[in-house]
Amino acid sequence: MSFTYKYPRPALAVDCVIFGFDHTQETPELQTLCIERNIAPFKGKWALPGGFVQMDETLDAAAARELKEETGIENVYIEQLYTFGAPDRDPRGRTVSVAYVALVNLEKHHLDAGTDAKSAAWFPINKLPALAFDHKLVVKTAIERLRGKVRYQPVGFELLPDEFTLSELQMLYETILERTFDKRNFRKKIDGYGLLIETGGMRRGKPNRAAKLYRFDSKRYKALEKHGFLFEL
Amino acid sequence: MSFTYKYPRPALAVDCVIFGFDHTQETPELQTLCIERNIAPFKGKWALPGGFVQMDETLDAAAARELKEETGIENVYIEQLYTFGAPDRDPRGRTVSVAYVALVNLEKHHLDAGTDAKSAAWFPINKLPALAFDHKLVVKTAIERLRGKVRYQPVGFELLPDEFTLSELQMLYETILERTFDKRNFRKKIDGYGLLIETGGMRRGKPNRAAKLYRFDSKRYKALEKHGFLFEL
DNA sequence: TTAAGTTAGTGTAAAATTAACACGAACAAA
DNA sequence: TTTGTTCGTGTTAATTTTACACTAACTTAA
Repeated sequence: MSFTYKYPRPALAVDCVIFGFDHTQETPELQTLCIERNIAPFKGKWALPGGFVQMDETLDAAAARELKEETGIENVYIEQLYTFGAPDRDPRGRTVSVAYVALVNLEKHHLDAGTDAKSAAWFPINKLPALAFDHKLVVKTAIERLRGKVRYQPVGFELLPDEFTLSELQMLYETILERTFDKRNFRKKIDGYGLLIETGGMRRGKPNRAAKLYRFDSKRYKALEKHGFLFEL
Repeated sequence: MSFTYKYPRPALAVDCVIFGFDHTQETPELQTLCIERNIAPFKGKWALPGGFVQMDETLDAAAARELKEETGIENVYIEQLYTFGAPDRDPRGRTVSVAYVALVNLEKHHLDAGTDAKSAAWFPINKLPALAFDHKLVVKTAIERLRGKVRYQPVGFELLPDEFTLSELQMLYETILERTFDKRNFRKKIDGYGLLIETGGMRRGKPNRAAKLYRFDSKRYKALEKHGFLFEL
């Protein structure tokens, strides 16, 4: 590598805001996974999982790697959010962080005691503890992005199990957007997109009428997307 | 600075996609400002203006600084776009680039022969030359972002002069979104937001009826924005 | 086995928004 | 003063969105 540029360089990190949703809860909340730091700076404080980018990996790969290393979570939806670069955001020295957002279903990805995850915990986004670095700002930015995105792209399904009921889907949107939807109008609209497939299964186990299960037709969505299809809630 | 992290670090750069619009043209096009590189790599090729982030400046500041240094443009709308980090995107060695988008009005910011700008030129986005690095991808990403953003946030005004006519505004949206609008419906909608102020001036000089001039009421927009106001085109 | 409690699933009508559409007014140039 | 061009303006039909309530299905407890 013959690189003429020799000036001091900022360290480059990635951090992940992991949104988790538990469709089995009666009044679910969006949650975020935090890690308790066991080294300085901010030792003992909660922080987002993250770490430094290695020289031979893409940013996406770095984010996925850190996610897996620190939480055991892998093969989930993840996308770049924003890059934070205030000169004083890390007391150790200049560090620029590329933040990512991941979406997981809490039932599928419960924290196993393995990995480093013994110091990891989910917090409802309205009850976050004090966070290290500028991670409060990162989470705030992530929430705004999720709220914006969920309305015109069908990413919400990433927060549900593969098979879900329409009530669960509605609850998800109500939780993220902090508003309510009329049940019949919601179903009419979702139905109109033709992006859900009945699996034939039913959600049983509660003392009331069982609900049909659906899955998201991602193939159909990708096909429609190419021809300028607009999802909108 | 006592920084324990000593691993090799990627170089960190910023690059700017500058969108320019010329409302005086009969059939205006969105344009992007490119710089002809006079050093290797990609010597003689066109590239986006940009450069390395210094250790004591924010990313936003770095982008604004490079914009000014390389094009003479300053005090314009600029926002972070996306961070590009493919390991091989720079043949000199690992370089991660935080891309920015700037919006300018071409009449206001014509390229003065001063600065480094003798090798700078505007290209319609549909007639871009071959670009260095991954800058083609950067521009593509920027266009997608602009098209998305312009529909639900009033950023388009940044591309017009302070005072503009409704026809110019309509032409701007038609150019960016590559579609047409019905004149009366367009005006009705814009009018409905109450975000334009008649300046009293008229756009004259063409051999036809003069048009009223307006300016964007950014104070009012900011006030409304706080209360969850939605602009949508 | 029956009653009580809870969520699932469904249609219609009113209101609001969006889309389609045409012509006289104003100005400069010939 | 005629011609050419853009400015500025309302109404109607179509579509989309909103509001709203009851029966079906299932479990649990009496």
